[in-house]
Formats: sequence, C-alpha cells, structure tokens
Amino acid sequence: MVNIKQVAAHAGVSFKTVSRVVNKDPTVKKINQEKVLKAIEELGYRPNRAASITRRKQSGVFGLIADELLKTPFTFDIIRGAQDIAWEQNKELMVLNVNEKRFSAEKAIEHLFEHRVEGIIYASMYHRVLDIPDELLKIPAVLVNCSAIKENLACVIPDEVQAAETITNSLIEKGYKRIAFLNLNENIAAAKGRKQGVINAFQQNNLPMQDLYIESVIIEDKNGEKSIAREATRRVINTFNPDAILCGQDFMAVEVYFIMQAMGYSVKQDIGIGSFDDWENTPQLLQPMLTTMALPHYKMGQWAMNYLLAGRKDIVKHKEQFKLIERESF
Amino acid sequence: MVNIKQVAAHAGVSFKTVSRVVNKDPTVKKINQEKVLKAIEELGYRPNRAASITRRKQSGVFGLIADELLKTPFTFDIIRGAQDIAWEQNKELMVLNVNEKRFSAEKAIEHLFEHRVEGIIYASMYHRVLDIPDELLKIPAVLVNCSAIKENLACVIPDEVQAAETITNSLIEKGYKRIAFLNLNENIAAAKGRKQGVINAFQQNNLPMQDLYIESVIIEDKNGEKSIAREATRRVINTFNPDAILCGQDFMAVEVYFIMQAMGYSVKQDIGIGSFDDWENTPQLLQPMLTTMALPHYKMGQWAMNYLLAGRKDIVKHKEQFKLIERESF
DNA sequence: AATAAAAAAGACAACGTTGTTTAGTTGTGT
DNA sequence: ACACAACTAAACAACGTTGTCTTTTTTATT
Repeated sequence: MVNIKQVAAHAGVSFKTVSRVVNKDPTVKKINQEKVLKAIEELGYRPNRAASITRRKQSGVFGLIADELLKTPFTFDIIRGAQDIAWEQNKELMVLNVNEKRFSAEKAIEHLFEHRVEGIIYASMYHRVLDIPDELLKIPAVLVNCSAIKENLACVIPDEVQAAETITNSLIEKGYKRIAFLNLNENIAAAKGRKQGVINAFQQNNLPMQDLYIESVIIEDKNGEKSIAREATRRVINTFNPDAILCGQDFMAVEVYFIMQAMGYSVKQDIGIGSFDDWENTPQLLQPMLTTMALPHYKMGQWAMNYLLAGRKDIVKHKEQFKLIERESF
Repeated sequence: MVNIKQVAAHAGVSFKTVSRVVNKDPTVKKINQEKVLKAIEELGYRPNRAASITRRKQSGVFGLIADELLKTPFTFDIIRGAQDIAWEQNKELMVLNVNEKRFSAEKAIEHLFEHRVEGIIYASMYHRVLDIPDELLKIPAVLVNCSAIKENLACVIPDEVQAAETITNSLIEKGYKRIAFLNLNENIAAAKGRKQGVINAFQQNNLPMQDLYIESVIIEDKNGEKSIAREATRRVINTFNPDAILCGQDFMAVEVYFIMQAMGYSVKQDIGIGSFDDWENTPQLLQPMLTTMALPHYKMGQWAMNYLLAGRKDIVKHKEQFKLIERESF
C-alpha cells in the first residue's frame, strides 16, 4: 500500500506536511492542503494505523469480550450499543468471543493487551455475578450485564426491580387484581430482583399479598435448566385463579398462550399477560401481541463505552431501565 | 507498558534474543530461553502488536463487516464461525457493524484498510443479492449469506434448494402425501430456492403436482413485510386439506401451531409440520417440538474465514448445507 | 590442541508514522 | 529598507518491533 512519503512526493511537499494534513493540523497553507488532499485521493492513500499507534503510544482501540454461555440476539445489541458510541468518537472496538472450551477470557485479555487497547468491556450473556480475572484490573474496564463477586469493577446491569415494579403497576392500574408471576430460575440475579419488584408494586398499591402468587417455573435438574411453564400455567389457573399472569420471559409467554388457548381462556379478556425481554419478534408473533418489558441491552452497551471514553475509574453499579412496550395482551 | 528492551535488560540478554524467544525461533539456547521467559513473566511483558505489524508489514487482522438490516441471532453465529477459525490460526478478527443511517460500508472498509487487514468478510443478515462497494475488490474478500450482483466476488450462501429437498423428502418418506408449503416473501433468494427444492422432491418421488400447494405468506406492503400466515393456514387447511404443512420459518410454525390448535387439529397426527431456521429455542418451545432445517450460519462463517486464510482468490459460489434437526412435529 | 563448521547472540537498519527542533518565508510597523 | 514577529515547512529523532548481517561462542573432527 502507498505510504506517506509517496503521497508527499506526488504532492511536492515534505512528508511531514502530509502528516499534518491527515491529522487536520491548521498550520498548513490552503494551497498545500489542497495539493495533499488531491494526492491522497489520487493515490488512494490510507494512513497506516499500526505505525501511528506505535509512534503515538495510544491505540484508539477498545476491547469487548463477549462470553458465549448463551447465544442470544441480545449479545449483538450490547455490541452494537458499544460500537455505535465508539465509532462516533473515531475509536475502534475489537470484539472477542470467549468460550470455555476454546478460548478463555484470560487469553482474550492477553490478545487485547497486545493490541494495547485503552479499555475493556466484558459482557455476559445473562445477568449474573461473575468471578473476574485479575488481569482485567490492570486496565480501565467495565462489566456489562453482570457484576463482580469482589465488587472491584464498575458494571452496568438491567434494573430488574424497576422493570417488575413498572409492569406490575401497569397491570394494577389497568384493574388486574390477582396476579400470578411465573418467574425464571430463582438462582439467577434477574429472578431475585423481579420478585422484589413485583412485591414492591403490591405493597405500594396496598394490595393484599394473598392476591399475589410467585413461582419459579424454570428449574434446574441434572441436564441444566428446564421449563415447567406449561404444567405450572394449567395448575396456577385452576388453583390460584389469577386475572393476570406475568411471565419471566417472552418464550414462557408463548407457552402460556398455548395453554390458555387449550383451556379455552382468552388472553386479555379472561387473563391479562405481561412479560419480560421483548425478544426479537416473538411478542409481535403472538395474538394478541404481547406487552413486555424490553431489556436495555443496547443502552447498556452504550453506557459501558461512554464510561470508558470518559476515562472514569469509579466503581459504580449502574442500573439501566427496562422499557415498557405496550401492546395488546393486557 | 514494558517493552522488549526492558525485558532484555532484566534477563541479561540482547533485545533481539527476546524477540527470538517471543517468536519461537529455535536458535535460542535453552538457558537463555528460560531466562527470557522468566523475565517476561515477571514483568508481565506483552509484545506490542502495532510495532510488530509496522515492521513485518502484515497485520494478521481480518475484517468482518456485518450489515444490520435485520438483527438476528444468526449474525452472531456467522461471527463466531469466522472468529473461531481465525483464532485457531492466531489471527484477529475486527468486527464492524454497518448501518445505513450511521456508518456506511464504505466507511467501514476505509477503517479496515487503515488497519491493513489482510482480508474482509462481508456478512449479510439475510440471504440476498447485493451491490458491493468497489473498494472491496482491492483486497481479498468473501461474501457471507449474500452474493454480488456483478458476480465478481466469492460467496458462501445456504443451499436453499437442498434444504427444501431434504425436508420434503423426509416428509414424503414418512408417508405424507399432500403438502402445503407456506413460503417466505417470494422476492427473496431463499424463497426461490426453497420453492425449487420442494418441487424437485415431488418430481424425484413421482408425486402428482396437484398434491403440492405453494403460497408466499410473507408479503410486502407499504409498511414493509407482513405475515398472513394465520389467515393462510386456516384457508389452506380448509380448502387444500394437506396432510403436512411446510413453513418458511420457525416463527411461522408458531402461528401455524396456534391456528391448528384453535381448529382442533393436532400436529403430527392430523397434520405434520416442518420448517426452516432452527431459530434459537423456538423449536423446542413448541409441543410437539418442531422438526426444522437448521441454517448453516456458523459453518458459513467458518468457510469464509478458511477461504481467506487459504489465500484463495477464485470466484466461487459455495453452498453450505442445512442440517435436518429431527424432532417430533412429523 | 588446533581447526573448521555450526550454532547462537549481538549490532544495526528499517518499517511508517508523529513529536520536536530548526530553518525558511511572509508580513508588519517604523 | 530594516528589524522583528508570526507563520509555515522541513529535518531529524523516536516509537517498539523484526530482518539482515556480523561477531562470538560452542561443538565436532582430526
């Protein structure tokens, strides 16, 4: 590829002048600037970033490590959020997938160090508490969708409590009084926060606790996680007789819709349905379309990148708000 | 960060010897190698990639441009496939999301040129024919999940014809004789290939064409694409009376399941259902679980990276095979 | 023990940039 | 016309590596 000296020769100036033009140094006479720009255009010159990084001692590159335990469309949202911000500021984002079997997080961090990244975003695919490699502490870093056991790193996580409060309040506001919450696996952080949020909303509205039923219907067995949502829905409708069901995730809502249809109940009229995620086009696929709390992955990615770009080092636990997507299911 | 000369001083050898150890040059005596390794460990030295790239004149970095028209979990599969291969060979992958509003593909290519990438993978989020920026021709490049209008670039695309043939044959083998295929928007490449595949299977099995019904139930109107699957399913069952329905995508199958349940038909016993995608955990969510043709995104990502790493320049149109995931819906 | 051959390690330049210093050019006020 | 400042541009070093060439050390052979 053509280099700065060739451009200089072509433009009839010193190569340092070309460098100045490329770096928008204002001390270049207009006439020379034009000559250089023309030469760059004609030769298709693109500055060599590696050389620039070597000399400048700063890379303008940030790393994003995505763990791959679960592959979800949300991964991509976090990446998009971070990258959109990075790009606005002319920074690069280097994305590395981590995967226990093939590539460890430690290895990924080493790679990123070699590239002299100026900061690292570590993104987990689901909201949880993580044991962070110590290496990460040697460099500005943020966690996305997870927090550190040792609480020694800043992180951004979804505000599960707020999400559950918001949708429960919305349900109550619409007149639903007897709510069954089919929660996720109770061992994960998301499930705990949401349970709290639903309870908060009941208390804020002075509703009796006997009108609230909460059960975890994603349970763990030897093969990993497993949904008992169908069985639970049938049972809960028959025994608890709710006027609304809040589902721990949109996929669960699909199952609930099926069971309700089979039992001859109609969504909204007989039982209102709410959910969490706003997973792809699942909510629009259902009829009536599902009202759900959208996970703030894109915004979390943005927040993380902004945190790094601001040069922050404070250890905060930032909570990003879900958004209520009102459709037709309650 | 610590540099090669500091390591050399600490180890008591010349800095060139450190370079040799780092690059696994076998002409270093074991005793010195150990000294250097120890020094590297103690100082936490990581070679500076930018400097190495500058000197070596090759970056070991490849670019992946992902267009963002549609965000799907499959995007990530393509990236994973490419990255897994890249990493095995100690190459880096730089992923850039492209998005008409913010960042054009041209801009992404410029960025990648600055990083002196050794090749570029351009991945489309759905299978289609694209007008490729000429810039891409200046460097080794492959297209994933799309092909070039001008046919001037190698590409890897899903083998839609094979997929449709395979699942239709499987349906026929299991005794289904009268098949309705609810296809995607007929304007997209995938729909065309699949239609052909279904027809091929009927011909190969000498089945009468009047036992095959094909309709595109994803249609375009002023607001973009829209599904008429529910209406069509009801109509097709009533008028064509199929013993199997083949759906253009898993999401469509969800709708078909709902309609069938509402009409009092049971999946598999009354009407067998097959589909395309293997979208996340949608197929497992349905009961009975959905048999579907899994899109080969991961493999396409791998193929693309292997193409570049092999230094190939031949303009091929490689087709990657779908995989039949047999579950319980027919 | 002497010598040649082979192996290992060092010296130094080069990669394509940018930072700093120095030199040259232009303009202004007397 | 002259001094001086203010611009502008050139020259040169430096960044942290690796390639090439040279020197030193080790090993093998007699």
